[in-house]
Amino acid sequence: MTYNEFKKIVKISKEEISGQILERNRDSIKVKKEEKVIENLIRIIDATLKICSKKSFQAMSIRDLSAESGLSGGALYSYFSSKEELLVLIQTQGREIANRVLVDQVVKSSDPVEKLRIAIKSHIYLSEAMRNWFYFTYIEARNLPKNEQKLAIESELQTEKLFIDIINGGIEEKVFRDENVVLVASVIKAMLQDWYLKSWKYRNRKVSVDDYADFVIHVAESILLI
Amino acid sequence: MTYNEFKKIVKISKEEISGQILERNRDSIKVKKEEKVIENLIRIIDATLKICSKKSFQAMSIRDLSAESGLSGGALYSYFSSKEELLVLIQTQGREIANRVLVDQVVKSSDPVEKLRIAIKSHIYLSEAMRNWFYFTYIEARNLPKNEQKLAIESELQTEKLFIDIINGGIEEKVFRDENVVLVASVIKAMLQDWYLKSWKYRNRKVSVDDYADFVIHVAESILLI
DNA sequence: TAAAAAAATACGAACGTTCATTTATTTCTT
DNA sequence: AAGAAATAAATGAACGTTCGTATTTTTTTA
Repeated sequence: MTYNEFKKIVKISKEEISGQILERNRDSIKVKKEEKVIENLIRIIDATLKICSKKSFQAMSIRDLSAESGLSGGALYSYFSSKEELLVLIQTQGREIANRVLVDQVVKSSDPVEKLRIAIKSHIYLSEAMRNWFYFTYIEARNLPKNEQKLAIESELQTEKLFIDIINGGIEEKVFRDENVVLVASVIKAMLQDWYLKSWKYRNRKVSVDDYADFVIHVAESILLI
Repeated sequence: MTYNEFKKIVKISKEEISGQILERNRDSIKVKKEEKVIENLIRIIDATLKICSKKSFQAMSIRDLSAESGLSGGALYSYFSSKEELLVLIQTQGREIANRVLVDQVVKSSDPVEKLRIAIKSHIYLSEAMRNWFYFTYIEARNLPKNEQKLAIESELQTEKLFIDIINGGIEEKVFRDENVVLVASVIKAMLQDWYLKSWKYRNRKVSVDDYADFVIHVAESILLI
């Protein structure tokens, strides 16, 4: 699988995402016409992610968001009931998509070596396709309210668990070395995150997403393969 | 070298750090008595790092800092001329210390394998000894003014260059495999950073700093050693 | 050495600004 | 025309910063 093939397989339309957000947040969205909601949620989220790739969510004012999204300050409050709710909304949806796509891809194989490759590639490709989402989810997690922070941490650990399970499977089947599984999973995760946290660096150096994914697989297999 | 040995060798006293900050910032510090400056800079920086391990620098108000440091809002402005300057001041000093200690350690050996081990251990141990500094420097870099952001990026690339040079040395001496040097250095860096970015995770799992450093060395050598 | 004077430092209320949010009004849509 | 949606102006709280005053420390005087 290459990045281009991945993008064809995994369709993540903005309309679909907005639709899900609408379902989750009917109560706090005051606008009734679904089309309007979906259209404007897309504009709001696009604008937020764009602004927050340059400055923090806190530093983004409602005026900034209004200017970038083309909606007035007052109109924005028809789509969320507080700035903090907007933060939570984007974070929750981001985690949901990431987790769903990743799990969907991994179950496609039952061979541990293949599973590990798929998991690494899917994560990197997904974080490339939704770079702003991933960056935002990572960097703004600490500004969430306490209970939402807990959910973010759980989600992070769940993703890691997915890798732990794959590696354990490989050790049982004696295709992987008996390494410290938790540490192996941790450093794989660290490598995956580097792709979207330092995207500026890799772009400057002309490292393609396929190059990077292959290299991370190479590293993982250097540690694990017998 | 273990973490405890490292701490004995590398003395990083708060007084020394504050003294250096005073030297760098004589102009904007209005208080004349050196002792006072050093004592209060320590309080201010400790308070800032403590608060910012829980919320962002932006979210920290001068009133918060006043309460935590025990100095009045007015008094604080005798030690820096704006909140932004305080951010820059801490970041600059943090980078300076990190770079100096790392370079000092690495020159101690001329063997690539040994050099790589020292570089990895020093970085992880240093980031453990100054965890709040490192976390703050990483997480708040994006809130710096444009020109300071450039310096932060340069510093990041310089650290990576240090690893690149070590690896290239090893390849020339034919003790390391001829891998993609830039990518190897990148993922090593990613693993190093994970230690202080996810310290909560490793502490919960009772992974010691020595365990982690040894493991990162193990991974690096799995990729590189012939 | 002790009191008085001067200097240095710290304080905290007050200022102007900016922000998130609300409200009153206007503009679309059907 | 009636209901829905968007706007623009208004509101009050919170922020960084300043500044006149109070307190502490140092120096001078006797």
